[in-house]
Amino acid sequence: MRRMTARPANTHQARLLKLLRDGGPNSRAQLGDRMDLSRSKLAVEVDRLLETGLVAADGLAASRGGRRSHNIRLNPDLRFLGVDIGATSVDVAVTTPELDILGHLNQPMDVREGPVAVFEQVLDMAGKLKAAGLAGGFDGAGIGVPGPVRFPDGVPVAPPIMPGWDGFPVREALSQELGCPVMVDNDVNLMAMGEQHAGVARTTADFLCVKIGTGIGCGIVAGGQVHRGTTGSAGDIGHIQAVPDGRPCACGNRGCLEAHFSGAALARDAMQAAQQGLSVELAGRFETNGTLTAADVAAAAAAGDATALELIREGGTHVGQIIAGLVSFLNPGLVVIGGGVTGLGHNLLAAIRTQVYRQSLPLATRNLPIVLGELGPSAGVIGAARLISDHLFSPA
Amino acid sequence: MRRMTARPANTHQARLLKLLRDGGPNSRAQLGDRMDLSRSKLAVEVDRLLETGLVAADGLAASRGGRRSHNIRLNPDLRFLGVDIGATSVDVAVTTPELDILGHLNQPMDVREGPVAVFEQVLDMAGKLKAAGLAGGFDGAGIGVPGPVRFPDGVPVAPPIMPGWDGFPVREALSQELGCPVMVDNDVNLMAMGEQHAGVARTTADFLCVKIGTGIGCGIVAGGQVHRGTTGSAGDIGHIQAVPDGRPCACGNRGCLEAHFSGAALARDAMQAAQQGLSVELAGRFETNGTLTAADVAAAAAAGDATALELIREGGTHVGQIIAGLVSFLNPGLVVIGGGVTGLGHNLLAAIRTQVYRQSLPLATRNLPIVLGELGPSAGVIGAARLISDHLFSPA
DNA sequence: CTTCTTTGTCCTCTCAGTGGAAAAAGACTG
DNA sequence: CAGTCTTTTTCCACTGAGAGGACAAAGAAG
Repeated sequence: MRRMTARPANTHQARLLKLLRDGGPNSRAQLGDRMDLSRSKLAVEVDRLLETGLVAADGLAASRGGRRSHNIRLNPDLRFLGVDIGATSVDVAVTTPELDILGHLNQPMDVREGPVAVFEQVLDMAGKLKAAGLAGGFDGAGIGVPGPVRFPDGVPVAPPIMPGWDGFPVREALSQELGCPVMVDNDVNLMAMGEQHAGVARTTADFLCVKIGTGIGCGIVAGGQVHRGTTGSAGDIGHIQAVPDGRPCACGNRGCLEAHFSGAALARDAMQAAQQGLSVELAGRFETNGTLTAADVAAAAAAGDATALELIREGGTHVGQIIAGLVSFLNPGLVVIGGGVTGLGHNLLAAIRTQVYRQSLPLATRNLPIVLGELGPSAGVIGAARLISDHLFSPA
Repeated sequence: MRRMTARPANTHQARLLKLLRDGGPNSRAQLGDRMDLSRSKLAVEVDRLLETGLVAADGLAASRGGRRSHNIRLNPDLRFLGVDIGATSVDVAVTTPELDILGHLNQPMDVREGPVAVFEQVLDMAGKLKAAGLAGGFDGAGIGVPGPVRFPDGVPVAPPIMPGWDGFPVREALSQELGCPVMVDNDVNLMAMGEQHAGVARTTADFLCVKIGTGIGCGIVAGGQVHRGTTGSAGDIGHIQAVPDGRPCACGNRGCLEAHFSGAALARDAMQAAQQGLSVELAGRFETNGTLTAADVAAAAAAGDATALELIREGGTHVGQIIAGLVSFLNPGLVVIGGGVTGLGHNLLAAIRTQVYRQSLPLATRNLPIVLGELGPSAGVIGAARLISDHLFSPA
């Protein structure tokens, strides 16, 4: 299949494409109203987009009691690939031009195996999605990696948990392999963009998105835009000091947030508690599986295990303390909690909320919702698709 | 004198005015190059601005070896008023249209006396500047207040240290009194804008500006824009927890940064040290003046007093610890330290740097300058002038 | 004094965009 | 069911922004 090559020629076309992406099919008249453009001008731009093949006619619109109107929509053959590379697994999904997920695959994989092995896996998964008939090819791909990225060229820089990736030309390499434009970003930023596009943050221009998985990170959205910082490491809150003279951390310091609470830390704590005989529930699970994960702690807590609940509460307090500081600092309109440990659910959220509402300024917390992400594991891949579509739907 | 009433009619004119403000007088040809606009179009816009009186001809430009060119500059009669209301003093300054300070007055005053008394003082000082022949009137005024501001309407909201100001229509009231447009913002944001316009942050789009005075606050500039947060309280870092179970703070919590280090806390500590006989130097000054301020500690430190040095070092460590977290979080390209305690100078800076470079991620600190502000007490008033000029030099 | 360079001015041409008229195609009404 | 009212689409003429070139003005360099 012939892939999309055209790009919007001006800002009108770019805005039109984004409007169609976010709002779905629309009649010319509706588009004109929303774009604040005369109908004649709009018709011209729509015609040009029709010629390029970026948009297509889509039958009749719901009648409002007048001449029947024909709907316009993004070319339904467009396909975006969203890739979310986590520390311990890879997610790959195909989306429609409106960023709805058509197919989603997940595969456990250690990111430390290096870019070559990981990309082989990614390409294999993308191939499966194609073979399933969900896409003839891809018009663009967004990739999230668990570390800082020099955004303009899409290259990871000094990523702590994926040493083999430092300086690897991810964007360039994948663009070659896939034969389509590629954009690369930090996985947490993509999660934030996902929740912004289709999740709880749809109506909020300033919010924080805290992802607690194997590690811990934070996406920052200010004025509707993702803030990446000067070197792409903004949001790296895992190594902020949470406990003075606390536990030693892999980074060389002591008391880092990540050392005290994250998927990895929680599993470690749970295993210790099991071995010390503090919790029958956890000990039983440890016996059965030979190891424990955050999911086991969640299950134990759901079963009413006091030790598991205490672990969650304590962890939530640490995260909450850091978030409280960030809330005072940035004064966001919403805080979203996501990532692997969202399975801990309400217990975690309660601990975080308690701490934030206690420690932050009343003015900053007065109307501050702190909620779980809505999209779960889809947030990352939707965000990735959003990233590349934002790029492609901008004037070249 | 007749005051400026016109506003730029379009974005070209707005850009032109800002270019002339930031770059000084320029010939039409130079302006055309910098604006990326054809000379004919530029000439038209310049002519229109000349008609409105916003800009004026300014003699011949330095020859570059061709036909001599006439310089264009902002109307030299324009005057902006910059007002910086601190916790314990008021600064008022008059600037040229290029935001150079023509006259600057400072007056001790307790902000808790309330808006009416403070504005009386401000108007009196503005009157003195007029009487000195520095201005016939004001074309706009920027006001900084030491607390959160609902920016669009220029009203302080729930300011902790100035309770009488809550909800007072500062913008409206001062606009009436002065007879010119007024914009209101947090004093720390204005300091950041000042350093951005004419100080150390001239070339940096993402930076933090930490102001340590009676209290402690932080201006956030991301992507060249001041970030104010959803309720205008962004940057309020004084009540982030610096010491778990630390000193009680006026806000009701314990261990707030402001309780452990700020102008007020430092003075308190110094007096305690003097009374306990820990420092001959401080005790002597206490004897003489009956009280101690941050300036006394600075002087004692300069004289080599160990206790004073230790106070500064300890305070710098606390601030540095918080800044380290913010640096990891926001990944700025520069950190500026300013405010009343900059008199503590290099000792303070050294303590902060040590802590930040030790605790933040290497990637975030690799090229991170941490410097003192360049403008001192002028930063606030210059920032205030910048605020109102940005407003007036935007299309209505 | 001649030639070259830079700047400012004038004029024309193009094209984006508006607004209105007319046509198309439905819903509603007596 | 015919006529009237709405809504949408298409067409067309008009306006104004802006580009670009030609030319004049005014200096510098040789």
